[in-house]
Amino acid sequence: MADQSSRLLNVRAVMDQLQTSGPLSRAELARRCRLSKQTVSEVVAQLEAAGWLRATGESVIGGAGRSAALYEVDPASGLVVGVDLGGTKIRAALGDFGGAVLREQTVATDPRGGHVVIDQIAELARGLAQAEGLDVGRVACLALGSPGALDRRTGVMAFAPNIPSFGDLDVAAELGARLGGVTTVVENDVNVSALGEQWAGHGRGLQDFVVIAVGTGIGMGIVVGGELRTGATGAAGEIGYMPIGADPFDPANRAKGPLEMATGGEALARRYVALQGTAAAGPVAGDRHLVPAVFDGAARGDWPAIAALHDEARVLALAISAVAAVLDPELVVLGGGIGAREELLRPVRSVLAQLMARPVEVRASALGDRAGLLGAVAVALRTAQEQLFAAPAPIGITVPAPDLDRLSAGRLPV
Amino acid sequence: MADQSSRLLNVRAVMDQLQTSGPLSRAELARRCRLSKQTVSEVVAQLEAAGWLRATGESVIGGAGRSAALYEVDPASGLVVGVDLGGTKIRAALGDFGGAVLREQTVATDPRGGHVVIDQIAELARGLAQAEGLDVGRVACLALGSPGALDRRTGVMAFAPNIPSFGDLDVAAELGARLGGVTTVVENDVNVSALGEQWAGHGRGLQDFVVIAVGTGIGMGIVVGGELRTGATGAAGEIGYMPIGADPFDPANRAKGPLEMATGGEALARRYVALQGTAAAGPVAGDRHLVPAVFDGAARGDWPAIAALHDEARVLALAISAVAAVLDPELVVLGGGIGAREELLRPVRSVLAQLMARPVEVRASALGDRAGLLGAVAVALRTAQEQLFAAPAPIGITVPAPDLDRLSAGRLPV
DNA sequence: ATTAGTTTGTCAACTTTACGAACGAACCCG
DNA sequence: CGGGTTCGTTCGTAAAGTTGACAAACTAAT
Repeated sequence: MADQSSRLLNVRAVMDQLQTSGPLSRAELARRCRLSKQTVSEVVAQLEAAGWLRATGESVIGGAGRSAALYEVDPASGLVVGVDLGGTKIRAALGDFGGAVLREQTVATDPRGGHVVIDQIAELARGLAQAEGLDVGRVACLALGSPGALDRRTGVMAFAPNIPSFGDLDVAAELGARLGGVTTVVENDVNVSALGEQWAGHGRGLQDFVVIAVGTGIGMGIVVGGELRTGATGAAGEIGYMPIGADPFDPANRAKGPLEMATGGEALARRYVALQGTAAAGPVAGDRHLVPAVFDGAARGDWPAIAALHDEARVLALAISAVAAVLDPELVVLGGGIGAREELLRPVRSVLAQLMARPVEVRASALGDRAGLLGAVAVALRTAQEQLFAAPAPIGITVPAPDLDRLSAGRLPV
Repeated sequence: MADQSSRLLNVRAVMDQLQTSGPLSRAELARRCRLSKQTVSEVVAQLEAAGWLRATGESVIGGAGRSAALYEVDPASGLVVGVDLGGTKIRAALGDFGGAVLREQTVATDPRGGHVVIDQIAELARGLAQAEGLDVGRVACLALGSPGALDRRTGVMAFAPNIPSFGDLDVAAELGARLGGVTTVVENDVNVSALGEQWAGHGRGLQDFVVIAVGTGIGMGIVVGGELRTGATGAAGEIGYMPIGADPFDPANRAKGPLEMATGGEALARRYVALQGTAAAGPVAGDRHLVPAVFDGAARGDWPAIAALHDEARVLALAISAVAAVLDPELVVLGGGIGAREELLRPVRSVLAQLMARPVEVRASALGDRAGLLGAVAVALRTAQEQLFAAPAPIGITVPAPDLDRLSAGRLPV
């Protein structure tokens, strides 16, 4: 058309193919994008001139015909930063537009929280770029995964456990300002983990899967139709509140939710202590540090440890079967300090086999504790793309509005 | 562009506006679609020539300036048929492209099932068109909502309870063939109900909501991101299998699922009988006919009936809280012979208030037993549209594939 | 070595589509 | 009846994509 939307679509198509399917020739691009070779040549020329693409040698395969000039996305065309913010440490990674992670760094989270942490993150980003000899100004987007509930209208973390005075702070805005106006996005950490698994883990190529993170608490990231789903208020996947594993009517279970009370680190530790039968046992808050001891004990064949893990697996399996009944995912990925342990996986699967006729596939996170970090990189990459190659306003098929006057007019008796 | 995709987009945009926002002038369309007046004129002329649009008089509003010629979608440009197939009756409706329901008819489901039922449906469609003096050949699409599990790859109902020899039948193909090749789509009845609520009920304008149908069994239709979600294998929303309300480890609860065993019509009746304490009580299969008696009893202030309904509401509320924890919907619509009753709504809400800090909104179906029928009409309309104004292959933003070789290459110690 | 077949990428001519500007038409109001 | 405003059309221009032909480059078989 006369405006740019048509060219834009084709540019996006070409970039899309090159990003997902590695180096391609123009002829191949034409076939895949269903464009003429001509148009592809134009598009490629434009993109190469703008620095997005680079020639990457000839196709050396000995097929018939002239060998093709291959093009690929120029990794140097842009940088992104992904950050995984936790209560004890901050992990950051520098990535490029080619999908490579160039460098990572981890620092301890400053206990003062608030603006100090924001400064830490900005410094991390700057330091990573510097260490690679790159200008931090080339960073197109920074994505931050953080625990807490995100208010999607304002972009503000409504409450952020473990990080002092971080709630009600417009982290995205402040962080962006500190880095010279870099586009900054913030997302819940579990959701980011799910996007990490989608990008580089077990979720690759899947349309529908969930990531359940079990650690101090329990949470779930949901991918349906290939996209992250956060629900009407951003609380989708807050499965700690499922009425499973503990009495949902007990007010004591209301703040954190029954399932979290039954599966979180503290619950596992408490269960372990109770099973040990040590007199001093009973529910002691702050037993969380015992979680490693449970796994150690189970490795030694310690009866109470194994029993505690089995009970944990049992409740987890119940929750998974409930999630599967609702969402019917292709895959459930277990992550987090507790959930990702192989020791837990086996009993979870065996309990699931008792619960479901065709048990949903369950796997331990492929990325372990790097899921959040890599997910943040993926989010940053996607956001950068969306910004640079903005899609024209999508026009969906809308069903004609029902003619309310004539909806019941024709109703006839049998 | 030189190909048609640009014009196609604009045609879709214009149709979309006209369908959702009633009659509009060309100038107004140009503003809304962000197209030039000329382009809109061309598009409108094309669509009018093709019979999709019709002029619908002048704008009579006494504003300044020349009065505009208004256009609207010509309702006569196409017909659709929606069918709600149940175990006891078949409901069918004839709709037009303007979103009006022209005529409805209901017949008893032939107990012989199978091909006989398919013939019945075809006859219904033909009869409805005939009664309106319209050619059945003008029907662009027929949509059928049916109980049972749909195999989405083949389009075959894998198993269809209540309708003999209906499983493993390619209903869509057979029905289409009987109607001279009409496009035919089949979908699970609960999912269709959800689309009905989205089109003409409480789901209008909502992006995320669910419809829970409680009757003989229990099922849920899920709309996320404005679209129906059916999961990886089409089993999303089969919440009868949630481990709530009955022992999920009891093999007796495995075939139908714990929640269905606890909330289905039979369970309600059984609970009622047990509470009555009549000696002959005990779990008697086929108690389902007692369901109306329960509601009657509750209306009279009958203690066992009220208690049975309260228990039903309690389990339902637990299930709803679990669904809300997973999906965080804007709204939960209760439908079905049991679920849609107002008597149940109040206790469900009050139990939910005990379970959730911010209880999800729960409403009774706006369409009652017509949800499935109207949903089928909506599905038929959408399918017809998609077919007639096929969208160009959507090109999403894909994040560059992770450079797996260099994903961990840059990992550095702290 | 030569030839046939295949594939890549470019050139040129043509078509479709959209836009902007200008203009006449129609309508309201004072 | 004239001024102001909005509607819809005409005309010329620009953008974008397609088709078809063709040269270049490469492989494989004769």
